[in-house]
Amino acid sequence: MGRNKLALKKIDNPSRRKITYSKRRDGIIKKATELSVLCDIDVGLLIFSPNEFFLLSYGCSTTLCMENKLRIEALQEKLHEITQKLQERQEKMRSYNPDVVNINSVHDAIAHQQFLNDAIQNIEKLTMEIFHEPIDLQKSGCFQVPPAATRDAHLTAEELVDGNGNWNPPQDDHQPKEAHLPVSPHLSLEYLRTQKHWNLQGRGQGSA
Amino acid sequence: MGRNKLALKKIDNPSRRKITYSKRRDGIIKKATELSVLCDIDVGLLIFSPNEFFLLSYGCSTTLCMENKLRIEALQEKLHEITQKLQERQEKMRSYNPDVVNINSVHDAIAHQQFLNDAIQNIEKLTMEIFHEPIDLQKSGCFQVPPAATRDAHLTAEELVDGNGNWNPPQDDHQPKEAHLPVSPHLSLEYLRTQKHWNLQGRGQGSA
DNA sequence: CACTATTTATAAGC
DNA sequence: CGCTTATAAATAGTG
Repeated sequence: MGRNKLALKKIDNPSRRKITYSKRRDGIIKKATELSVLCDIDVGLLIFSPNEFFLLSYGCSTTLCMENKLRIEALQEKLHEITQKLQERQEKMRSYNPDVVNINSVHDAIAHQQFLNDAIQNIEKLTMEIFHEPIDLQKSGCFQVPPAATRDAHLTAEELVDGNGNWNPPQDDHQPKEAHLPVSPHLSLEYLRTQKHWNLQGRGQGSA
Repeated sequence: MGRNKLALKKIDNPSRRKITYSKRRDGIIKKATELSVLCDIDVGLLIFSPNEFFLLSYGCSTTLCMENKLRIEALQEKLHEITQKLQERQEKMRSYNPDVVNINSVHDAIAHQQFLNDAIQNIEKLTMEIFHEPIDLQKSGCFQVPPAATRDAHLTAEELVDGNGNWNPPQDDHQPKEAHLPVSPHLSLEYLRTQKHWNLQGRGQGSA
């Protein structure tokens, strides 16, 4: 366009390229807006300027990307948190059933036995509270556990974190019938609809 | 353009709107391509046709969205998996240290005592294997636990799942010095760069 | 879809 | 950058 035709290749002259960039950027923004309004559809436009900036967002796409990013961060945080819990629990389990390799000293073994002993005292205390008499395991065909001094040892099980947390995971299933095959990459409007905020987003601009 | 000027509002006539859509869609695709090539930048264009289709992808944005979507799914799966493990462990913990409210019958109490007894046998077996003699807890100021018949009860602790798995979580920290303030919404190229596959993606098209 | 008559976008130049 | 102008492109309406 203009005084003469441009070859479809990178403009070598940087200042000239920048000028062309500005003009065409504005042009395509206008085009995208018009397309969206005239045809009543969602249009997403992302432009990254030569100077490393996210420059413009039109339509849903940026919002979508942002939400996904935030969602990922939250999920990873949750995963980290729950992994911590799992690890703690793992430690406790080891106290109950130490692996052979982890008992390397008499001290360790004593500690483990003490731990188990406490557990037994704990359950005996509980059963006494409920039934007001010790339970004889031998009567039940079990091994006898001698009554031990009551201690108020308590190891309350931690509350389980809801794995899904407050998340509503994205539903990307069931394409609607009237939808033909989405051709290119797998990103259906159906999926996007489950996201929120379809408002147009203002345009931002990075300085160069 | 054309024979007469079009008001910037939704085209009411559906067939006419569809025609305009097709023409302008192709136009903006061309514009996006040109902008990308001429100015050597990434341009993402997402168009959703009136018929519920993702229609076109140009540049990185779709790839980015897809990857984020996949990442989210994988994270959720991992979270679910690890939550399961946590729950299992929770159950075992309850066997060792049942809460009062959970012991509602003699049968329950017996089961729990049996469980603990097995655990004790297990650790005794282990200590015997290592030290070749039972440990006297009384000598250590602990309560005596009577030796019990050795059983091969075993509750191996489950291997801990690496919380981060194979993920390289997106690093969106430290902006490089030469980058100016990202203006509009929070989505910096720096972040995007940590994603992969910046290849242009072919255009896809849904029939209407 | 192909064909114009027009409107738009924009390359150069200030 | 913004303004101007000549020219290339896009496209609304039509057959």
